[in-house]
Amino acid sequence: MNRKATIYDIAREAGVSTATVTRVVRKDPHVKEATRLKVQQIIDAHAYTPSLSAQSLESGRSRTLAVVLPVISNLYFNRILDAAYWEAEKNSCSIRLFQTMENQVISPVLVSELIRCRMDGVLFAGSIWSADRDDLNTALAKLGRYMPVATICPPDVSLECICIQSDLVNCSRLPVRHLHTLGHRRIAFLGGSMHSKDTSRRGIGFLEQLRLMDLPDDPAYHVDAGYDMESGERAVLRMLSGLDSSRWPTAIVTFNDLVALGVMKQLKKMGLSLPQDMAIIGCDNQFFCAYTDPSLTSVDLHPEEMAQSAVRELLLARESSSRSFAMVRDATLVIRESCGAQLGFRKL
Amino acid sequence: MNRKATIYDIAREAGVSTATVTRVVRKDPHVKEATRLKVQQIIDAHAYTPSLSAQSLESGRSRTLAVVLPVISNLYFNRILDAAYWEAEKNSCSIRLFQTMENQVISPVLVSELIRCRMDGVLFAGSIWSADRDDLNTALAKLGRYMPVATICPPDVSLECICIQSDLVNCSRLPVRHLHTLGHRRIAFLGGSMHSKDTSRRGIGFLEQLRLMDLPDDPAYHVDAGYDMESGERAVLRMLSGLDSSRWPTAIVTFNDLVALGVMKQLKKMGLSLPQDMAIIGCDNQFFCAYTDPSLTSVDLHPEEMAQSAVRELLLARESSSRSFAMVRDATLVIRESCGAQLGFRKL
DNA sequence: AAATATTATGTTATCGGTAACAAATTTTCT
DNA sequence: AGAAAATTTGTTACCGATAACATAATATTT
Repeated sequence: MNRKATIYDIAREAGVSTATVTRVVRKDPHVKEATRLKVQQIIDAHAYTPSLSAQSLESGRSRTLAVVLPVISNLYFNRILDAAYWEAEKNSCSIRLFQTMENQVISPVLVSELIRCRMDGVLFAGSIWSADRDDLNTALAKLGRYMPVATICPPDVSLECICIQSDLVNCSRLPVRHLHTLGHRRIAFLGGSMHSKDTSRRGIGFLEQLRLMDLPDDPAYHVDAGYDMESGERAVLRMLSGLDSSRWPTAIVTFNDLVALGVMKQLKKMGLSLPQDMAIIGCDNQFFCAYTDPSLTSVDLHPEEMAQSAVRELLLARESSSRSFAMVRDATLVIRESCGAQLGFRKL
Repeated sequence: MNRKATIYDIAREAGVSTATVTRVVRKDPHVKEATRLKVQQIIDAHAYTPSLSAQSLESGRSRTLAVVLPVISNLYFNRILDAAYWEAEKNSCSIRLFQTMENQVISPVLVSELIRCRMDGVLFAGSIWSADRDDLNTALAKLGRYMPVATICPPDVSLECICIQSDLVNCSRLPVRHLHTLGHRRIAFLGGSMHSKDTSRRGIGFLEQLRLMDLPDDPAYHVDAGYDMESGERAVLRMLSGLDSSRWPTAIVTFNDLVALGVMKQLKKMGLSLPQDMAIIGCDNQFFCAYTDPSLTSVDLHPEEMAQSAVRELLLARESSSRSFAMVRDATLVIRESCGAQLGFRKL
């Protein structure tokens, strides 16, 4: 690392003023061709590019968005990050990543870190919704003083920011209706942690759908199952071993595809054949859904499109005075083999 | 977005100089308690935190590392990013993400974007190795003038930077030896694209292992298979349908677990039972390996630990004059059911 | 050739924060 | 009380880049 060249170095070496260097960099036409060439040559020799810090300081914008999510290893968030990245890139912005882990609240440290970075916008996704609503709005308001804020959030969370909401009604309705059509009556939900407001919201929607369709909503069919494969394995074992086999559900809806993966493994281990003995529906439509055995029917919440909208709105909000509004993205059921629909199975 | 407060706003409102505000922020003990309280109160009221741009400009360091990789949706790179993130976080640094897609070279645009951001370091992972070696070293040298550079790269790539190399010898040797022990003689490799130097390197290592163990290295057993599931499906079909079934391999080693997923799906579709009719070994030891049916034996290259080392070395290089060296991380074979080892199968 | 218009280049204040140094205030000591 | 020491606070130049404005260097016109 010899020496980082600055605009002064370039100017001195080229025998011109810094203003001229800026003009050359900015491709300002008001520069004599001879000067332009000489300066450009020195620029190339040093691989010089104006410093972003200096530019940001001067212009008041960093051309950088923050994306805050629990973990990128969760494929749902991974897809959000990826989509946000490309949408930002399309607008010559880059992304600064923040992971909050299982933290259910926005920490003051994170808020001040975000402010410190003077981002052109922040996108929050997941896992902050269980925080106290007022605390959350206070934190968002603080941030809002410095930058536009967007969230990808459940539909009943109305926060003072740009809210891109997923369609949790259909996220529950679609699988239940599909299973109902296939003749299933006893449907279980293995979902997230009941202590998280985010998850229990999904669970509640599920119960509502059961009632709407006059299906049994036995509490034994509604089990706390975490968010990963191991939790799925354990939860389904716990649920089934607690029930007389005559009362077993014939179908299981899971919080996400990872839980479904665990459930399928455990069911096979117990000697059931899928989808004949048990129908399964996951959520998120992850890449591996087409490659499980049987392939997994799943709900797609279209996280990419939500992330895209969020980034677009953030960049717009940067210009105009910031706005606070909500928009809902619908859900889609992707039907594969795990309920037997494509195989022509039907519960009677 | 009312107004972003600056240090001047705080100083004015508190009736002190900016130096005093800095002292309060920095918890400098040389401030009278009364002053400290008054200033802190104004700071809190405005949710003020010093701007990173201004700090970076002043100090010459951004406390930010760049991570450059082809795609985060590929779980191998996802793990690298995640590990790099936490190691950076541990050192109060954050991460700026760059995705290059299938780009096999470092583009000049990327180089100048990295220089513009004046990162405290850059970590490159994957997909740049097929570029011309000289071009690559030129690009890295340019970058090296502005910041320390690290790469996670194959072992024979000696670049002028911090090279964290994965152990490709064992990455080929371990699966071949394992299969050999289980009695397999005809072993195929479905790997990446033969046009990528990175991939063909793996393929070559594989062939070497076969020869070392006196196993047949029929060119028909060495097939171009891309990097994803669809490619795996197609490749295995292409390979097997081109061979008389008496010449079929009894085991397949794949470039990565995604390809293995596709291969398994295709083989089942063809009516083979796994692992009896065909042993499979993947690479990367992805989270889903334990949940495929049968569960997938896989090579772990420990990308997390490579990323950790890379970040640590980058941060060290920032202090001392930058160094250029290589360190190799070994590979591990994680044995599951897909070769039948745990089930006691053995080819005779 | 002088006056004017045009184009090219330089000067300078500014963005927000920091730290060395200077100055002011308070405390301690004789 | 007054000098010396210690503590608290302020002043200022600088980090790298930009843009408005000023000036210098040409080109055009009369």
